[in-house]
Amino acid sequence: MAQPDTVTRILDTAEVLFAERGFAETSLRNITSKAKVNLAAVNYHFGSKKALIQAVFARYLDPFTERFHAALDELEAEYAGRVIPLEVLLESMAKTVLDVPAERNSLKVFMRLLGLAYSQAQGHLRRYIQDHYGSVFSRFSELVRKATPELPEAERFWRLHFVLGTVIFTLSGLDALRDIAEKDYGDHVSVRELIRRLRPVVVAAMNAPLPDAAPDSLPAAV
Amino acid sequence: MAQPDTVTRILDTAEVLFAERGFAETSLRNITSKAKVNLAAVNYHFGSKKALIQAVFARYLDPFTERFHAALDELEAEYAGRVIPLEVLLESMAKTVLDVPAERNSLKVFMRLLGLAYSQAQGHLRRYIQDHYGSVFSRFSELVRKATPELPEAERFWRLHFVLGTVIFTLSGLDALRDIAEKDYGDHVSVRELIRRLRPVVVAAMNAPLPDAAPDSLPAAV
Amino acid sequence: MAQPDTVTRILDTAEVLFAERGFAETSLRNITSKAKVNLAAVNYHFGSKKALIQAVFARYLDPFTERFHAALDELEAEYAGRVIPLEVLLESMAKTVLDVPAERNSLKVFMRLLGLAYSQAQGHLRRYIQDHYGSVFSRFSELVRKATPELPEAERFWRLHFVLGTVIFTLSGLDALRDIAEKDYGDHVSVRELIRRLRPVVVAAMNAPLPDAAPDSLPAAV
Amino acid sequence: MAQPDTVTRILDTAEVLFAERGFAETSLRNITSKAKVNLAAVNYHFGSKKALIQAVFARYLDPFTERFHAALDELEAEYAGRVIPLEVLLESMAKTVLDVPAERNSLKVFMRLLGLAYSQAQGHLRRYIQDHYGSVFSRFSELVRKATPELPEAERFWRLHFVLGTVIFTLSGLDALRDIAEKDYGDHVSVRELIRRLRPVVVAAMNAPLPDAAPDSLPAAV
DNA sequence: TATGAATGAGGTTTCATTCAT
DNA sequence: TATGAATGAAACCTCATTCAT
Repeated sequence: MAQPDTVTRILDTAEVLFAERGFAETSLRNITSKAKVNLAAVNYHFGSKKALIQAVFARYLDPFTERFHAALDELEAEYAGRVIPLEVLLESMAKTVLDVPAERNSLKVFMRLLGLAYSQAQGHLRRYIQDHYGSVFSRFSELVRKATPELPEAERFWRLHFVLGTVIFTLSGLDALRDIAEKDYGDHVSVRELIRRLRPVVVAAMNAPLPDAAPDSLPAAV
Repeated sequence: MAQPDTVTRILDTAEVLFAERGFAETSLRNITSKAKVNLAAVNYHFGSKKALIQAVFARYLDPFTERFHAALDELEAEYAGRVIPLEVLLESMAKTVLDVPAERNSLKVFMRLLGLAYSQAQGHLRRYIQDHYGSVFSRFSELVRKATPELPEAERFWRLHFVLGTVIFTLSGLDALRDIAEKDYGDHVSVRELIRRLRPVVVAAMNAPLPDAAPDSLPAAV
Repeated sequence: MAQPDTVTRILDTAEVLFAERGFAETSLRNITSKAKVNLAAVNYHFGSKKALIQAVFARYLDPFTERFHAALDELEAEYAGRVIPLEVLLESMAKTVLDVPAERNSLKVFMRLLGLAYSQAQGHLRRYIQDHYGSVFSRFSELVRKATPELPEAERFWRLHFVLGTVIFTLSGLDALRDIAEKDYGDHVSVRELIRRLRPVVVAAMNAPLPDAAPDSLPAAV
Repeated sequence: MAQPDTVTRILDTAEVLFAERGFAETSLRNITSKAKVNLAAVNYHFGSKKALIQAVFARYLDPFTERFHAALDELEAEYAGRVIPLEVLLESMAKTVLDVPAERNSLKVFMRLLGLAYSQAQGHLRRYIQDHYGSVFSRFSELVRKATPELPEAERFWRLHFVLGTVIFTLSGLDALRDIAEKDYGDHVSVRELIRRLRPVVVAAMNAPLPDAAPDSLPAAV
């Protein structure tokens, strides 16, 4: 038959619906009926709804991890022990992020899923991601550490998450924001266009001056 | 009686549970049983689960809106027609955000709710927030516009949301991040401390150089 | 105050809603909110929903009974022992039915209620009507008996109900039927006009020839 | 297994309970517990309570429609273009009505349901019946029109509904009426017996003289 | 006399999951 | 390998009624 097999149909449908509505708001019935698949098929093929959610993530994160490791391998070979500049690291990550879902033409979905992973993660998902993909993030963090030797450890940690927040928040809420931007400014942006806009902001954020060291005089500082 | 009335007990319980688990994952039973209140009380006092969600938001946003308008009034009076600098505007907002829930000692909850509003908003909530609190945000945007005349309209729009993403993402995921930071760096941060760290990053992000104007050479531009 | 008191407002609203939707489909909330009356008022003034239903009927049936008794008194006086013709009896009843609700201008509601009493009566209502208004119907039946001596007892009983069915069915479904009649035949009828049409039919029905006496050969007789 | 399948058990139980108590007064719990079936089974097999109600009707009306069309086909063939007399038409309808539920031995239930359809129809049911079974009724009306050429259009419309009221009202309230008849006149009637009694009445009603044409002189005309 | 608050029961519907085939 | 049927739990909501004031 020309149409993809059951497992693929379920995954394709599930990722779209999850991205649109979230996990709890998407029922297995929604998925199976839209995928034109038997209701019991999800439990048969995946075991449970939780396992399906993880499988949806794995389909993006497995190739991402593989490619990102490869990209970092290349960079390390290229720089041969010398420090890899922050911009280069960020660019490498961005390129990988853009590449992975390109095959499925659904970067937006990927980003929404990442956003959901943070905002809706029911524990099992957070654990799953940590267990399966923590290593590549650790490796990247270590390289960022070398690229920003002037930053205190804790400061770097926080700034990486500041930046992560910007990226995930923006890309996962893209549709809504894009609608507003287009209506108000006639500005229609693609994901790639948006990433172009993100680059200088992210770099500036990472390189921002350190805050005043006075945690006591807060009322005035805020 | 010493214990607060039914409506308050419901709201107090609901906001905590919503913040912890999200809207769909929190049932009215969860709320009413934890609040030691009759199951039907929610529908009696609020009409529906949707209306309860909105009421939870209103309890934060109503005072926030009022105070923020007042703070902006003060600033406009103080600057008497002159441009209010970006840092001052941001500081004013931060101060208001910090003040409002202080009475209830739950900034974290407020931020989690804001995060949910973006990631889980089921339409009705987004509409509600837009309708009820859009005006104060518009006013703030307009002041930011005057404070950053060099930024193109669209660019400013996006950067404001980049920054919003940073703030909401960080503050709403605060607990998890704080745990990691403490374990790995012995760095125990308070919310105020975190905001101190956010300040230079946010300012730098808003003032970052404009991106290259080349939307076509994307592969290289990331 | 110009507006009627609580009890009246409840009754006025209840009869309309009952007539429109039926008893079970009309909640006390529907009634009290439309009547702009406190929810507890029904239970306070009437004791229960059942009692309210009975009160709604009583407001029509009490004056009806009284007047019908009076009308029959007059007829009996006028005919002084002689048989009162069937047409006269029917006409008297029709006149009374038309008169009673005239004050409230809602014959239709009265008829709908009568229809409901038959089709939806939950026992308590059937009993209530039987207990309170059985006597006047018995008196009328007895007069009809005298007016149609040629009819076997059982036959008369059934024919009275045949006719009752026609009247109640037609008048209680009047709105829907009138819409169809108007659309299809440009025939806009008033209640009085309809009753004019009913008269010869009812008389013909009562005077129809007796059925073949062959209850055994049914399959052929239908 | 000897016992019928779930769908049939639900339908069998539902039609009895609906007929006894009405739609709103019969809960799905009533049905499923009496049918010894899981509560969710109704929604699984029918989708909603409304759909179940429609299915209950369809089980009667589908075969009725089919057979009635067939019966009219036969009559038209037999009369070969000549007018089919009113009595023949009515007899044909009565025969079909009696035949259909015979298999299920529950004419009474069928009649109660028809009565409910008129008195309790919540819109959705009236629409459903109109959509699905309007055509056979139209065909019958047209034949009646030819059989009663002397009747004005509007008059025929009303008389058909007068008669319909008699039939539905009597047959749907049969149990109560039968009890009374038996108690008062020792007259125990079967449905078939009752239909025998209805025949001359219905014919007489349809053939009644036209009413006086005086819609103005109402008080006297009643 | 009247009412706002509250309650327990029960309504329909949807859920993820299991089972027999 | 796959599926239609079925299930128990739990979801949100509405109900008539009661109670303290």
